[in-house]
Amino acid sequence: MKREVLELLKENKVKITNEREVIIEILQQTTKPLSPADIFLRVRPQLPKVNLTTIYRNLEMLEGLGLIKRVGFNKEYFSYELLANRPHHHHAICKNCGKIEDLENISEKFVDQVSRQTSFKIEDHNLEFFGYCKNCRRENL
Amino acid sequence: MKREVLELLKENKVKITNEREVIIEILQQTTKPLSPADIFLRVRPQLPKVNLTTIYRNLEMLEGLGLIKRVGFNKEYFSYELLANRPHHHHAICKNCGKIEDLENISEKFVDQVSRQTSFKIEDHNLEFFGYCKNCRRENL
DNA sequence: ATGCATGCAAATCCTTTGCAATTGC
DNA sequence: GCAATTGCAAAGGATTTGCATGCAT
Repeated sequence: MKREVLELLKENKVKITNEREVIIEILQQTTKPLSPADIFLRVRPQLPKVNLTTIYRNLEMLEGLGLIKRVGFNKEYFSYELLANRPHHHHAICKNCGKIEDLENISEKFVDQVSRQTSFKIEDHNLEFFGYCKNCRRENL
Repeated sequence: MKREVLELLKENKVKITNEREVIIEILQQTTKPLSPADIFLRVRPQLPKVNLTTIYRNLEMLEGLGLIKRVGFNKEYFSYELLANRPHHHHAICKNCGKIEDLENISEKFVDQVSRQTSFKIEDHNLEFFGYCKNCRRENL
């Protein structure tokens, strides 16, 4: 899968640097969205000289190419997740511990409803659920 | 409606200050979400000495009481909207001009789907649609 | 009168930008 | 070799914090 991403970069005349390879690997290894700082911390062990700025710039580039998606969570800052080869899905976020669960099989019927009801030309949507995960639910009792 | 909000503040031993009254009025007058800075700009004509810090602190307080909701939009910063007496609804956001449209009548059936499919105890959700409004759609052609 | 709220200034955190040095192609 | 990319330092913008003063109850 990394191959395909790198291919796409080449097609777009984007140079394949070590930094970019590692960032892409990391995005592929995690299913949950990562913030720029998260990614930075995971790149550093492999490339100790890397700079946060580089992370930001590459995330922007990858988003521009449509390879990753920016997702905004409640109190937190923006995070990114890889889109390539992943079916459209949504997230359930635990209000207590921040745990994120993927929800893969939600019907998209309601998207049609919206398109009919608004004058907007809808291209994309965000759907996030908030609640408590198994563990934190227990803690609350 | 403002009365009810003020009642709720009293119940929670929160003092009714001019700043708070004006902030609440402003939140009530707009249907679209407002950022702290937006609110600040609208409070100032009425209370020229008000400080942005006060806006931040009061929004945090109102959110804590569950009276307003923090909504995060794409590239933008967080905004708030009053919950009281407003039916649950969603937003359509124009990717070009940032215009926000309320979507009031979306079926909530899919929420049930989710509750069944996850181990999370779902309490809330965010649903935002992105696309182009009538005007910006024309510009794109 | 008392304690909560405010204003102000400074600090903090995330993100962006400018520029010189470096690297991929 | 040339253009794109990086690292570094500094700037920018939103948000938070500390503290003295003011105000609602």
